[in-house]
Amino acid sequence: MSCHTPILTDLREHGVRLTAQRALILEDLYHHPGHCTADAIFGRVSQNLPGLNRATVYRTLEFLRDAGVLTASSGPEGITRFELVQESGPQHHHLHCRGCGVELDLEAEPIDALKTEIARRSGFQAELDHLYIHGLCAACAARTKENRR
Amino acid sequence: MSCHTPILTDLREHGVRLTAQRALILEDLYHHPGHCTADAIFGRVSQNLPGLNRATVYRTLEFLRDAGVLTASSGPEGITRFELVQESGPQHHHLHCRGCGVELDLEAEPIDALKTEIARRSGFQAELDHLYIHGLCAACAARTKENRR
DNA sequence: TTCAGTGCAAAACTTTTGCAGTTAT
DNA sequence: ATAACTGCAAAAGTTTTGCACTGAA
Repeated sequence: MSCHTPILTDLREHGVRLTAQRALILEDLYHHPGHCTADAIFGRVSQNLPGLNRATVYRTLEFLRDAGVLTASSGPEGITRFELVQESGPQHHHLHCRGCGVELDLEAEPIDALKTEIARRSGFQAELDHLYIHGLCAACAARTKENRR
Repeated sequence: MSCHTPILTDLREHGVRLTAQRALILEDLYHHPGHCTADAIFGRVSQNLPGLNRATVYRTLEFLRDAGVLTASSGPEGITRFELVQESGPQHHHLHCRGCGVELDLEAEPIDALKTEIARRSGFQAELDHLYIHGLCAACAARTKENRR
């Protein structure tokens, strides 16, 4: 019994069919809550479902995104990454250093404050649920400052 | 006399060669301060420089990014977008509605506050100079709320 | 039965790379 | 002269699409 079952049964009442591909892809997303690439999902799920096609993965992800189950965003190298929409509890975000590649965590609070501020100004509902923020970590920033070219 | 000339002459002292391709690409970036795709730059610049190759555009953009002249980020559809680094004055950001596609402006101030807060917490220097934020505009958010599937 | 969903193959699209020729210095 | 740069062509990698077949309802 997985926690994602309600989502699919819910969709089923709207003419959507429950297939093994969709169930496994959704389950995989639950087991990997971070930002997943389509390729990573394909690699993992096809172990349990040989013969799975990449096109199916892309179509399923698009379908789930349209259904509001997950969101798509752009990771470090311009590759689309997917994550489940989690409506409850505080999330976290990632700080990715382009100097040394290290990845730090950032609490949800400052981003939530930003979301609130944007909504207050223009009514825009920003989808900033699981960000990748690029920049320089403290160490690399200090190193760059002294190695001024 | 364009305002980008100092940049190239500056680089020239470090063994970098000034070519027509680089000058025109840089000039184009100055004339289009927003987020530009490599393809858009190629399309515009090749009108003034027939025979220009896409590979040259990509190599030039990579070169300019390494030189700190511009930054790369991921736009709406996972396509890399480039923009000049502007060290002075308040910038603005974009809110992109995935419902109707409309693009709104967001002042720099709330993002700057976020940057400051991130730096305060972890010393991380976030590069959030010209963001594309995805979400739903007020109208589409309201429409989604009533058309609950 | 029926139509939504899948697999397959091919294409579209962005970006990178090797190499030979060109050109700024 | 020489090393940096460009153009060309080909490839790599991600994502999309058309079509016939399959399978959930």
